[in-house]
Amino acid sequence: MTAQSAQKKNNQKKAKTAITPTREENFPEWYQNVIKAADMAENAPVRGCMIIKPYGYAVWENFQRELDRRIKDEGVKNAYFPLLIPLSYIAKEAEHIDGFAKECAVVTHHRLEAAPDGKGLVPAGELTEPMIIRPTSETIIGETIAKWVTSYRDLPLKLNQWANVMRWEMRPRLFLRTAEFLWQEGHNAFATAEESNADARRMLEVYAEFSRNVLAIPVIEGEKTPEERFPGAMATYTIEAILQDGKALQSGTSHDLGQTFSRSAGIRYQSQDGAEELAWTTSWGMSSRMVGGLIMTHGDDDGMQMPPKVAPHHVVIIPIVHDDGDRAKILDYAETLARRLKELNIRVEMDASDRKTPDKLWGAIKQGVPVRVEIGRREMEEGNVTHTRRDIGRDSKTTESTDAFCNKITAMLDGMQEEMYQAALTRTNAMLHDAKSLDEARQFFSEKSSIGQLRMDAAFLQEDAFEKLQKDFAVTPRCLPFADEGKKVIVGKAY
RNA sequence: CGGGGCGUGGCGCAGCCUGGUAGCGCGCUGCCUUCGGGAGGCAGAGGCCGGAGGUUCGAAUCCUCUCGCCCCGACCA
Repeated sequence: MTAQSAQKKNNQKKAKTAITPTREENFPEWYQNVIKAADMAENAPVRGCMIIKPYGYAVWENFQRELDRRIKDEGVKNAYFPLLIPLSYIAKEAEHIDGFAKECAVVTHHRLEAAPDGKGLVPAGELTEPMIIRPTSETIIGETIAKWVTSYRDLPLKLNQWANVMRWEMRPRLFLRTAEFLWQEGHNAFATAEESNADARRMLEVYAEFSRNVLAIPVIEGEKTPEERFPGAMATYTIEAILQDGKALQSGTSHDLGQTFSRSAGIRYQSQDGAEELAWTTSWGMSSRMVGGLIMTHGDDDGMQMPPKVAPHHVVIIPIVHDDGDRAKILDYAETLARRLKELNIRVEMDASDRKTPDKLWGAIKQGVPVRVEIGRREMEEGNVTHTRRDIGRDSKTTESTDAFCNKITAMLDGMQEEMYQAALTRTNAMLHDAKSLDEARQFFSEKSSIGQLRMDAAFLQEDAFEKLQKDFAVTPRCLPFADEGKKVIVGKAY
């Protein structure tokens, strides 16, 4: 090989990526840079809190719309409960408070006064009872619905709220783990244990379907081990995603709370035969961390790739103007296309800014817009559009008639959605390995090149050597997959 | 809260070891040529070097203390 060809090969190897470092070079840094490049969020002045920028929030709004519809289809009604919870409420359930105490933000004052030394303000007006900022709302919703439920006729009661919650986190990361995050929390109450358990399982199904079909994120459905359970729950069900770096992400959870919260909050009802009974409750939630899961599942070295169903824009139209005489006509042609697409329920963004064309193109790539459309004089004169798919790139660049494009765009987006899911599923499956013994597991986790999760016999959970495995390699049991009927456990690193 | 790394214009960095009052790339502003996968020229704007003390004639640079960020753990959605 000549020096020249060696040089050329080297250049090819280091093909310029829109995001540096690449995923392979430094995954955590890549993740943060994708968020920055896509203009989705940034850190807030308060550690652990984030500012969700319009493009990132638009993803959340699409997420909300799709999930909210599914929740309502289950017969759940939305409501809103307060941010502040009396300390006495949360203190009632010992196991629950034990689980959350360390991460509760506490409000102790209700007034600010000038500091004695004249510099700044200090808290004054101490509250007779401190309040906590909700880390979750089981207690206040339990206390409230205890007043609403008196008869078996009041059950089932199904409530959901879209809210922010706060958990004082040690190690925050944008979207994946923030002190304040956005979520929905559902709280259902039933007359029987069978109903509450079936409900917890049912809501997990809703989450799994939503993850796969809307977010294009493959998930494993299963049950948490007792150690990993929600504080106070009888059973915690989870969907786990395996991200591109092989770590697992608990993506949605559903808890069968049994009578734990009914007992502490006094959710009692009179049954048909006149006896006083305690209700059985569930709770279930999915949060803004999924936006992080979305990035870590679909992003590549050129930035974000949005699954069409949550993409803020399905199509970005980039008018290309070489000569000012054409400008008005080209923009007009582009606007006409935009209107046509909007009539097809396509979310269209027109980029008529005066940025340079390559900057517009790369901006759209980094934001992960599924389809880029370029409109210049050639398209205008021939009644065409030129379009490129984000997931395939320049090889998909096609010029065809506007009619042909409008006829296929919906199917094209649906196809992209499906292909993104299949690609993610292939990766996920490749990262799930079987281990036949704890020794084999130790071997796997000690190799630096090993990425992914291990599936092993659930009986290993009882062995002392398993605890050592967890400690030595910072891995945890993620779940006992339903598919294996509780006989297997998935173990690995997690976010 | 432990272990490691880092704080220098909007972003990424050099300068620090061997003190002399700040530089590079990208971005930004203006003009011209450009524009279909990251264009070029010329002219500009922008930083009391995270903060507070100290040493010194003089500190981005040396010392002490602080604050913040990132990574790896413990905790967790």
